[in-house]
Amino acid sequence: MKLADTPPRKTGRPLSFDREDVLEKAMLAFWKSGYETTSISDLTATMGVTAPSLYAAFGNKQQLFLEAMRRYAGDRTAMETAMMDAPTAREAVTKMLRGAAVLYTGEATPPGCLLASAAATGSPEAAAVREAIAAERREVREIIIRRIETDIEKGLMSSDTCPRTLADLTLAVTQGMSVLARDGADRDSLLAIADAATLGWSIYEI
Amino acid sequence: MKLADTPPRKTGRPLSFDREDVLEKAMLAFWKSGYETTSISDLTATMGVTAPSLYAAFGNKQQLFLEAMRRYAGDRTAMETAMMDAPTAREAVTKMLRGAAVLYTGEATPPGCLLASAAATGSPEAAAVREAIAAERREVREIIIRRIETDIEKGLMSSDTCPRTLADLTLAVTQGMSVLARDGADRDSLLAIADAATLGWSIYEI
DNA sequence: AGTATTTCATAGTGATTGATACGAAATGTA
DNA sequence: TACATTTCGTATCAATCACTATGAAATACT
Repeated sequence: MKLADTPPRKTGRPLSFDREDVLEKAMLAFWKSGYETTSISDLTATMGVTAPSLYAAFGNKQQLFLEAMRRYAGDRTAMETAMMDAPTAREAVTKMLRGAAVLYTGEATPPGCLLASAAATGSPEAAAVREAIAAERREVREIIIRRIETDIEKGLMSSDTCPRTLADLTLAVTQGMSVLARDGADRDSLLAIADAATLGWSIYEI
Repeated sequence: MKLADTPPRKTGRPLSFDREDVLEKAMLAFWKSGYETTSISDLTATMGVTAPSLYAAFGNKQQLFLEAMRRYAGDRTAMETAMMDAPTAREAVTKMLRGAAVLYTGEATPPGCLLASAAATGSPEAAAVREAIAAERREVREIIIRRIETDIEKGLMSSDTCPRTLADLTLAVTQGMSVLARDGADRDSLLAIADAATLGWSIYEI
């Protein structure tokens, strides 16, 4: 499934940097300061790459962000199978929320969620970036919805359950945890939120 | 309690605009596009005021935002008394969440929450603005915590209840609803989230 | 070595950023 | 009417924005 996105480089001066390495640094820069508020000079400074090299390697700022975002979001199918493998939807969601709590309070990464922080607002020029992030969220939402529907079909949850609402609530808690992490909330606080978020699900359990 | 912040204007050319009116427009501009990503020329265009007049009336961009933010946040004590007047903490929080759902999906205002959107990220220069917003959130958090503690003292909620966690969860849901509203979620979806957010509180009720 | 190819660093593009200098215009007071 | 005071519009400031033109440097192939 991995495409050979390395072009046929036959000759010429070799790259003086590792593409994945500087992409990682760019991701961290965007994670820390957002999309529009991270300037090219910020990026070149933290990536250790001059502007012309950056543009030659990644196209432009938006394409660089989208690549960084894909690297951040990781393999969507991996998360999907993990959620489907959990014994119940509630456990799957709790696991996901606790994973977010840990990710948002990592010591080696900026606080919060890259996607939640990067483009909360912005000028019309950045609408494409916001839409890409929103699409990512919609995918996660669909995964959660399907997982809850699975439990309903299995008879584990009441047919009165509204999968959309519980999925939206889960997404809202996730995004909110990112905000609190940026405000300085510690890991234990976020884990407590993750556990408390699904307490209400008990009334739907059979 | 209202201070006379109008300086002793005795003579000179009169102001050609209503200060509160243009402040309202500035608030909407920040609400729509955030703090750093709303430029002075954006502001002068929507406010109908030239740059020198803007700086004469409000100081600089940061002070203008802080004034707009205070106007948005409104009177904090009013919210506090409203929450204390509600029969139970759970009803108070649900009311607050539903109020947020309505506010974030208003037709005359941009989607989402001004405070949640304006400074999710940003350059180090905007740290003061982010801190002001974070302080606002901490105040709301304390109000919620005190309201829950009141219920515990009254014997309406179990002493096992962790007021901090429930307050953090409430804040997280609020901020998350703002993100979903920006993604296009409609009012009914957000109201459903607001109602679902406190379902888990039932296990603490006596 | 000579050549083709690719990346490198330097230096700069026009546009936009937040913020002002300046003099004309509009008021109250004398 | 004359003056003090304040705000007005115009025109602009240095700094930064995303981005690139240009030629030297470094490789592979002949």
